[in-house]
Amino acid sequence: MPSEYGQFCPVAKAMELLDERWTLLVVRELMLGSRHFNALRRGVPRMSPALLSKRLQTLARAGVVERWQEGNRVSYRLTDAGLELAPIVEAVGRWGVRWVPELGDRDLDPHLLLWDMHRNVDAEAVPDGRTAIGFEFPELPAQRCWWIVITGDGVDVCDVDPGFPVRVTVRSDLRTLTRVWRGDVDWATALRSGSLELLGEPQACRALPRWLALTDVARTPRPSRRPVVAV
Amino acid sequence: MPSEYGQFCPVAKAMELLDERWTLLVVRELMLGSRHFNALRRGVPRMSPALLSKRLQTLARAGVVERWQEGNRVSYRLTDAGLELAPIVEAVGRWGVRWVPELGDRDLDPHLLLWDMHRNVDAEAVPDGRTAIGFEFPELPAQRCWWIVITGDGVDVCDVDPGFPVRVTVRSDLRTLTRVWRGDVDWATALRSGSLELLGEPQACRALPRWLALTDVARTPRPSRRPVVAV
DNA sequence: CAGTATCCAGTTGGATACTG
DNA sequence: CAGTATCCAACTGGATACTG
Repeated sequence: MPSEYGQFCPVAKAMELLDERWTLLVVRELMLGSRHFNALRRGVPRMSPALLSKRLQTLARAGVVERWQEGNRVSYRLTDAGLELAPIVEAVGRWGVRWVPELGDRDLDPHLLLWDMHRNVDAEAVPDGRTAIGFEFPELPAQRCWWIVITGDGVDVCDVDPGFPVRVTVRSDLRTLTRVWRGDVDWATALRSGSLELLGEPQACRALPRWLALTDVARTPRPSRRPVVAV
Repeated sequence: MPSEYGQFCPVAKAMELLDERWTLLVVRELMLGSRHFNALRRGVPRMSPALLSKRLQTLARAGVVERWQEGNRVSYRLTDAGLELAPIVEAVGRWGVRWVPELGDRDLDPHLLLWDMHRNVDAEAVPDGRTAIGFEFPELPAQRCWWIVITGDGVDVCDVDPGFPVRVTVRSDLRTLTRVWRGDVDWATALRSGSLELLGEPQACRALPRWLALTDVARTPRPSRRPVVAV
């Protein structure tokens, strides 16, 4: 039950739904392919399950999301109306990357970063067979090591050593790798600065940026002038 | 001080600012040309002045709005970052007009309707000299009559008889004229249904739809299937 | 004109625990 | 797996009045 503006304006009517906190992030997760409750949670880990449930209900009532039950397995998917939110989400992403470039310490989250990267692995660019990429965040107090494992069957994130030989390891502080992934700095600049290292087969090190292909939003050109002050 | 999502995702960082209630409507008003505090209020009449002030401050801190003071006259205008919100506002408007077509009784407001129409008068299409258009909403308990007066100098809304001869009068229920203005129904359909009448010089009656040119959002094609259930 | 000040009722959502 | 239930602290914003 989103609150109302009392305006006939289409922007106002749309925002009655869309400006509720978390709503557009849930839509983003659905667009990125999450289908189940606990998969959605992985994309919005700071959201309580009660609130996620409530938002899904609101979105379903608004006709943006469809709830699908087969047996005791529940899925959510975007309706036509929901799919048409893509231009909004993309426009918001492009604006955000251009005009809100500052990240707070709270915005950095290795799990979320790996989760997001693993969804965008370019499987075509990766050698056939099995490829494991290691990630090390030496400054973290715990859970310093992560892996992304790519096989013909798909791409997985691990927070325990999968035991496979690692083709290349990325050693970086969390902020730098996050900024590289957002497209705020490029791989070459991060490498030169020394805050990011690539270790492993030289060929794999050179190929890595193609395996972890940046999204369209990350590739958005930045404003030439200095950015806006942080919110 | 918008609340934080704790995500590096550009969509999340942008929405920390943009999903605060009223924010995007204030931006819309600035895009439509309002520059002063009380002009902005006219576009968001249900917003308290305290809240409008707070939102303008937040937008200014975020670098989206610039506050300009000359003497004791204060203006607000969009910065480059603010101007680049246009694609978002437009995408939201197009989505809203397609997927949130139901209007509640609370969404209807003659003052807001006339205010919005007067901003979109196509001065080129209107005859030279002075043109007055009357509006009558017979079902309203009070303030049934309104006028839009177009001169070489500009376009004004009046809620008292300006005393000029009226070229054409629109007599309608408020909902129908609102729907026509939103592009939910066209003039011809509304006229045929009888819920809207045009009175006055026949030539002016035929020309009226060109004087009150629909916005791009209103001209957005609608989904062919039946619309979504109301929020 | 361009806001600020104050107050408070209502809502929101975070934390935590629990269930079929 | 897919949520509900409960509690409560914090925040939000509406109403109203006032100011330089």
